[in-house]
Amino acid sequence: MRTFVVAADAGQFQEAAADLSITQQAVSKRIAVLEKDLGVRLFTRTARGAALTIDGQAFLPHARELLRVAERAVASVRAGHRPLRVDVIASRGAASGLMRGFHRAHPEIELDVVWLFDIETAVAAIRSGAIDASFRAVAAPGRPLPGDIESVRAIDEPLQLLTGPAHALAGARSVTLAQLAGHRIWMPGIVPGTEWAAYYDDLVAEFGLTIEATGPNFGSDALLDTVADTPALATFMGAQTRLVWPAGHDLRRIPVTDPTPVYPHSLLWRRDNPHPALATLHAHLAATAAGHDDAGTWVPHWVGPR
Amino acid sequence: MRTFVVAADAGQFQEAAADLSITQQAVSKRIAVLEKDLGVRLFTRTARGAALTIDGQAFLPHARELLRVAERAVASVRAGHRPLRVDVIASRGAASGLMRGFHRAHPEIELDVVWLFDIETAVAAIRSGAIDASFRAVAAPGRPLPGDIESVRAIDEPLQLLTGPAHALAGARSVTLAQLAGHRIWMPGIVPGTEWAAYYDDLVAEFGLTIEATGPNFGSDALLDTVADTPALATFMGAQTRLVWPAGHDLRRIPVTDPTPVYPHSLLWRRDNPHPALATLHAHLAATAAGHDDAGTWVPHWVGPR
DNA sequence: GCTAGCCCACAACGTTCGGTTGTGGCTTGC
DNA sequence: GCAAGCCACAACCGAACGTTGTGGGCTAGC
Repeated sequence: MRTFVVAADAGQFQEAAADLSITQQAVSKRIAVLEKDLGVRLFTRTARGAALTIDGQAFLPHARELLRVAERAVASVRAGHRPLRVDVIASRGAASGLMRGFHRAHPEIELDVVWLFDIETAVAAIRSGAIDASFRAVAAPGRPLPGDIESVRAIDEPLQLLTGPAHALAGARSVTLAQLAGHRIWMPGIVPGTEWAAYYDDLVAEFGLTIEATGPNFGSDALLDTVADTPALATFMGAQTRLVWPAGHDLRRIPVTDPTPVYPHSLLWRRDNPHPALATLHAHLAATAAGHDDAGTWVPHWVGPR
Repeated sequence: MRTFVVAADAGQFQEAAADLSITQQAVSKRIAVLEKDLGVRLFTRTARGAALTIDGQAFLPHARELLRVAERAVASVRAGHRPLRVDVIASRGAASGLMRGFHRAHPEIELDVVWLFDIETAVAAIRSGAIDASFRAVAAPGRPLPGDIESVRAIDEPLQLLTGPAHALAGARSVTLAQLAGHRIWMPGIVPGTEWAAYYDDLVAEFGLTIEATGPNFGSDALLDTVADTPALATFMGAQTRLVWPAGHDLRRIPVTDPTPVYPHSLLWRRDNPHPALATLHAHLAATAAGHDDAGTWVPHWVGPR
């Protein structure tokens, strides 16, 4: 591909060969192989060089794009000045939406979003420099953050109840936490020992809920399918979580009140991380932070004040 | 790259090898080479398979994107169902802007824009099926379109005068064609025999202008640079042409009146071209066509009625 | 109209790359 | 403790891809 682009720019194979530090014959061969693979002629050979055919013209921007993408791919793992690497707890949740907004506001900042197991892994990765920041609920009690890690409350995501159409609460405009006692709430995939498990443990303990984490986690598609079809099951879902709605299903999102359980995403980063985009991310957070009203909401006691 | 993506999805090299119909050892080798080239570890090898490292997680979406781009590149020259291929006369002119609008309105339609020499080439390419449509001024007198080619007036692009700040007309809010007689208008790159040359020939003959096509065409950057710095030179430029403004220059776009010369872009296509997106393009043209007012405008006599 | 210059394609050849088979080490689970 | 599963290393072999050498075809200039 690179040979094709260089040859197209040069207008002749000879110059392209010089640019690539190979022989003209090698360029000729590479182009011939590419043409054979594609099944079309890309250049018309003349005595003065090689001009693009119409197919070649159509192909050229795609080839350039491929080189750009390849370069970005390499840059994403380059030591030193690589894209800002941020860990988010759920790929479709509020933190992920915030990063989308950040990307829209600063499209020039290269960004990679990864998705680590839990806050322990995230903190280790932040300390090692493998990632630059993380959106997480801060560590559970007895596990304070190391001194070189800073954190700030970033987004609070209210939880909603997600039910199928036949669920007893399907018609409710909102439900209280007290009303949920006795109903089965199914959240497969919760792994004990993680900070998100600790969040739901506290929620269960404080309001007497029944959360079942049993069964293997087959992904959100399977979860939604099951919830939609099972009248006795409901699940919790972040209000800002973008669902991929299963086709043909009728799912209900019901706000939870008195209080509203809120999942607290803090931004974590290492104090001496020199990545320039980190400051931009902080500025973006400050700029987009809505006025917070903690009245009527619940977070675990181990989450620090704002 | 494909091996990396397949292995990441499979979670182990063995299964990836089966998917790719190669041996596990080959997968191991390919990944090892990729890791060596990138200088980072992409997988952590365990007894149960291979899990992505953080670098691998960051790299994965880029790798997927690369495969997508590669597939689109191949599709762009695939015989049969390839993207709609449209020829536009200037890469930044009105027709090009229209295609951008079409792409925004129908992002699902794959599109390739090419850029042929003149209408003769374009008609030949349309007849051969190499391209699907072309935005062109219809053929000059004595050169009717072949019977299998249809055309419809699509966009009229008014010409404006482009001058530097020191030009005699730089301060004018508008100029008439009669006022331009005696001024030097420089349009390098006009090639005799093309339909666009015929347009300017007629314009010169009818209004007694002085258009100089001398000198090699070093591209629009050089043209703008020269016009900006030379008080005695001006040039014509389509009103809807998106310029890449040279840094530090002060260029003026001055409307031309009495009459306003208008470059007529017709859409040309082959009657029996079966490409489904062609109908969508027609519909888009009809939907976006503004009400036309031909009063006070000029086009060559050989351009048919609307 | 011939020739010199330029550019690309074809052929022959050697190295390198990338696949295979064979094997061993490590972890996990019964 | 052993069997099963998975990955890495080594040896080997063929294909791929580079090189050098050469020829054909178009163009420009005398």
